[in-house]
Amino acid sequence: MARYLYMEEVPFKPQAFERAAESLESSKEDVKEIYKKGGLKALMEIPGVGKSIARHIEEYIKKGKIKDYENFKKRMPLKMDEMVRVEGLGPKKIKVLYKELGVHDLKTLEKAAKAGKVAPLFGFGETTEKNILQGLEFLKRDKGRFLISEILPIAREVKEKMEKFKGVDKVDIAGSLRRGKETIGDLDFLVIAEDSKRIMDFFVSLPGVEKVWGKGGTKASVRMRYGFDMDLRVIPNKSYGAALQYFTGSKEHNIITRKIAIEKGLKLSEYGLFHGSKMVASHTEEDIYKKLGMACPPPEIRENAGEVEAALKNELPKLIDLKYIKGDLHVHSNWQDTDGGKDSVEALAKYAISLGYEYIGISDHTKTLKIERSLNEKELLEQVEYIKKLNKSFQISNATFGSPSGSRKFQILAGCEANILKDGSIDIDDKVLEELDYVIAGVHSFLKMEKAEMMARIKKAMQNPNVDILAHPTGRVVGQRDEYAVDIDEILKIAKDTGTILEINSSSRLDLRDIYIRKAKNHGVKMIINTDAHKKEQMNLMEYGILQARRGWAEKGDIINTLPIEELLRHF
DNA sequence: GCCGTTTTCGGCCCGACTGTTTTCAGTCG
Repeated sequence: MARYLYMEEVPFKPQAFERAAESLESSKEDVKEIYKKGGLKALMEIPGVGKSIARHIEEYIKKGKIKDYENFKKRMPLKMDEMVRVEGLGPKKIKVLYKELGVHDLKTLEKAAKAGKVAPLFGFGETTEKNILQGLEFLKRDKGRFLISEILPIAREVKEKMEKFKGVDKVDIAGSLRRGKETIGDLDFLVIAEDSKRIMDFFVSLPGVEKVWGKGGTKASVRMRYGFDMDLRVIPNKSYGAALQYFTGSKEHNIITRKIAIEKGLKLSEYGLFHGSKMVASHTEEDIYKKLGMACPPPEIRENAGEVEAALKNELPKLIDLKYIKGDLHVHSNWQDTDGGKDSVEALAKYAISLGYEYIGISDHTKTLKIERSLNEKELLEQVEYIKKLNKSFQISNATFGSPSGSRKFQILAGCEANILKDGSIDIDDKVLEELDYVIAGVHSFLKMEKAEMMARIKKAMQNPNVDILAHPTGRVVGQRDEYAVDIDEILKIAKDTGTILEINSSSRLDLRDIYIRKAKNHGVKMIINTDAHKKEQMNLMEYGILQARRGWAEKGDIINTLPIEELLRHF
């Protein structure tokens, strides 16, 4: 609706529809549910939704379509959604393309541009035509959002390169990456530099840059070969905090903070916090939040999900941090796969020590998992004995691995990642499970069960007294697989009743997801952040589990692998 | 079309950048 209204040059309505749309997209509750519970009135409680838009929503819920929208489409039958995705094309240009050339989708757009029909149009030109064709090519290769673990290393590399560049004082990553979101659309860099033109030239000629969308005096934007965009902003030193706050977002968080500024008779922009024309804060984020009468919320929770209220009352959570993690309990060894790239228990333990850990848990797959070779009862018992022996040698040689004092000893725990079978039983005999230091159980088969059946299955597994941890509780894989049919509230309740610890899996699963972590915390359910490493380097994925946990407001006390070994074992 | 602890009328975020109509409209974030 907003885009069609832009086309018709209706004043102010497009922004109103956009605002309502954003509000609906970010709504934590299903809109249909809201309507079911409270009707039109409840819909009008949604920010940006008034009488008219509420009626539109009602119409859509009842009839599956909206008459006004259908009328727009009749007048201008074109695939708006796909066309606006072409960089540089907005509603106004699309309207001209349709009226003059009958262009109505990407195919007809490409045909017209290739035939040279776009350039002569009023308001277009050779460059615009070329940009459209290039935009279409990029769109074909577009992979959507990237998993944070794919993109953070690239971002750090770019940051380092710019930091080394002559005349650069400071570089920071802002945007959704700074907030630790599980997927990232593009990268935002902020820079303080003596000579903005030079750093900008350097930025647009970085290796991997495929196209320069734009380059001016203070900002530049490029498309990378990998398929994402990077934006650079050069910021004056005195505005740095304001800029960092502004470009970190989220948008919803910024709207709220700006409103608080207005209530105090101030104005907040990317250049600073102003009283009239007088700048009252701008140098650091902390200064700005302080002048707004609030504590500075960690970037990971800036989503307008209660953090502003908490910050105003100075009741922000003290979020979990990598430095509190004392060990990783979901690690696979070469016992389950001798010819793969996996590492030995010794190599894994040494690596864990190098990360500053005090313990590691070996949790190889068990027998019924056919995708990877896995351990049966006999082999598990052998591994327990092996680890016992190894622990003795590690106690002796611990000092050689850089332990700061002789008093701390490193410990390897013997665990497993057992399978929860279709009926909820565990694929390893309970007598053997009892011999292990701890047991992780997870669903790895029959992922498409009905909810009731799946919940009964998981419940039975969690009730097994030998099961300590529920691995990747909802089964989703970011960008690849949805969660299986589970009821998270029920899982939390069972976890509370049985004392089962829920895993925050740091691999591409990122499961539990952030909102579930927050729910778990509020229910008093304990969690553990594991990497699910299949070789030692993957133990570095811990960082992503931490970010996820922080986004879920988790504190040190919510995460059990912050505990010293004795307390951890007592927990099990 | 939405919104209001200064307002139920009269505002609506705005700066940066590009290309083209060469002084500003369209797009983006």
